[in-house]
Amino acid sequence: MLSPSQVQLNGVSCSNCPMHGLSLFGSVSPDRSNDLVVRRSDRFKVPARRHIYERGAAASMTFSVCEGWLLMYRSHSDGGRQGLRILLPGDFVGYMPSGEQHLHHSVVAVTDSVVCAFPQAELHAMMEIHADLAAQITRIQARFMASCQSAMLGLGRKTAEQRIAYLVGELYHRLKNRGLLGADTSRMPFPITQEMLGDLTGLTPVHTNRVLRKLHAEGVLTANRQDLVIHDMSRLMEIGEFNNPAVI
Amino acid sequence: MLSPSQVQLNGVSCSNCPMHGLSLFGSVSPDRSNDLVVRRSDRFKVPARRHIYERGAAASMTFSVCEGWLLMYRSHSDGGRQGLRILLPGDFVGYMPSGEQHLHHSVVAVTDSVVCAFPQAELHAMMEIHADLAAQITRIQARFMASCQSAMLGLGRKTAEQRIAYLVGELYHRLKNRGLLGADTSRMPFPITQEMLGDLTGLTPVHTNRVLRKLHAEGVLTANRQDLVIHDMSRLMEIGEFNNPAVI
DNA sequence: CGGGTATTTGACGACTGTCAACGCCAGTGG
DNA sequence: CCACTGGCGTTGACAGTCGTCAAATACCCG
Repeated sequence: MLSPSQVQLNGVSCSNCPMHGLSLFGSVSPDRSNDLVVRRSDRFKVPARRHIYERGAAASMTFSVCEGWLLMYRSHSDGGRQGLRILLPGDFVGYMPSGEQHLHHSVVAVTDSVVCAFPQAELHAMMEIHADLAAQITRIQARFMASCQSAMLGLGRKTAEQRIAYLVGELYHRLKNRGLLGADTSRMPFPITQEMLGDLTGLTPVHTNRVLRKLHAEGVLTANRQDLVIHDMSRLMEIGEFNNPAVI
Repeated sequence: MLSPSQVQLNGVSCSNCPMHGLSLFGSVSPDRSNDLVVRRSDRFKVPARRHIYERGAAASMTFSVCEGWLLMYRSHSDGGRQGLRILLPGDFVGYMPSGEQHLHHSVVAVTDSVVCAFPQAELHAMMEIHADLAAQITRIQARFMASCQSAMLGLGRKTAEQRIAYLVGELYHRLKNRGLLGADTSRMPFPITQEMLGDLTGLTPVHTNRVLRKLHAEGVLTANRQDLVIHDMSRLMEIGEFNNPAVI
């Protein structure tokens, strides 16, 4: 769980924290959310490469991403890791229903990030009182599940090129839906290493690199450590078979 | 959705239907569940190979499996399918939070099955009143999600042999936890084709066959179309890296 | 008994992994 | 200011798991 060296931002206004906004309390009337939850949450700075939690940790807190990119993954006995999802501002993670003991995955910060932490017990208590909060959590879970199933289809059936194209397209739309793209809508922030991209797509870093070079050579995209430019969006969607309107 | 040729079992007692028992209403006090839901549900016979619903169908009903095995999958543009999960008696499927329009996967009966259907709208209405029902659904979703993530790790990082060993181990424990094993606890029902097994593990039927033959040659298991005998359980768990106590 | 489905096996090819080396770049310390 | 260092990206050669194609066999059910 969060180490003592974390910088805790007590008393900082959380008004722009997504968990207090769109994601979780979107459907809860404002007076309720102000009343019952806001004062109980804390903001943390999480430097790049630091974990928020690792597999086996007690499920005691739920986190909302305010700033930065994080990687949710599961590790394999041979040391490899399978990326489950990139977490963007507005996502929340670490929620477990009451009765569940510990988490089955790990979350590490890709960039310097800011997250907001809520005690699980209070969420559970709130869910008993406010049906709309429970419904909202269920809705988030369901969308995440649909996304996982798209990923499973990719891991099991798609080629390396298709998987990478799909992932780029998915990230692009998730960023776009949150207003996290700049004026140049063909350019997106892309702060993940090729190794992480390989983790997410079930590929080795070496092969990930080859595919990126191929996509570049074909004029589809250009990627570097800071950002990624999509030169041919329709072709990217075509390669990745990206036709899912329900991106979150 | 269910075709007209479905045999509907109106008026049949549903007392042994898992959705009315363990899975969904386990935490709801009996008077409530009898009062509000039981009378609204219908039982259907679903013959092997028939779909309960296919991708894109409106999310209007939630189903509970009473008898039989079903396959939840997602199909790829090349015609291949990626299996997401085997559904066993006691599982439920097709639930979508209110506001979601349609389902992103398909469900087909592997064996002749009996399912129980509930209108989504009523579940949503109930969740607003009964917090324990909402909590139960959230819990089921979370466990299913953990299972999906194990599958993702397998699809992305494990060898064919590991994936198959893991899947067999998982099914074995799920059956055991529900009391669906016979007296001979090394023998489990196994009514799925090798092609379906390949769908679930991201392999071709041909390669699936080779792996099964190899596991047989090594004295780990013997499979046929009816059942599967595990000769060396500890080795099976070892190969599949099956160490997850939270199987559902 | 016959036809369709499922399993099994072989030969071959390809996508992807492994191993290794090199270049690039940023941060660091002398 | 510059060499040093570690992380990341890039490329080549080679190996292997797994997919594809094809055919034969076994199995199930009408």
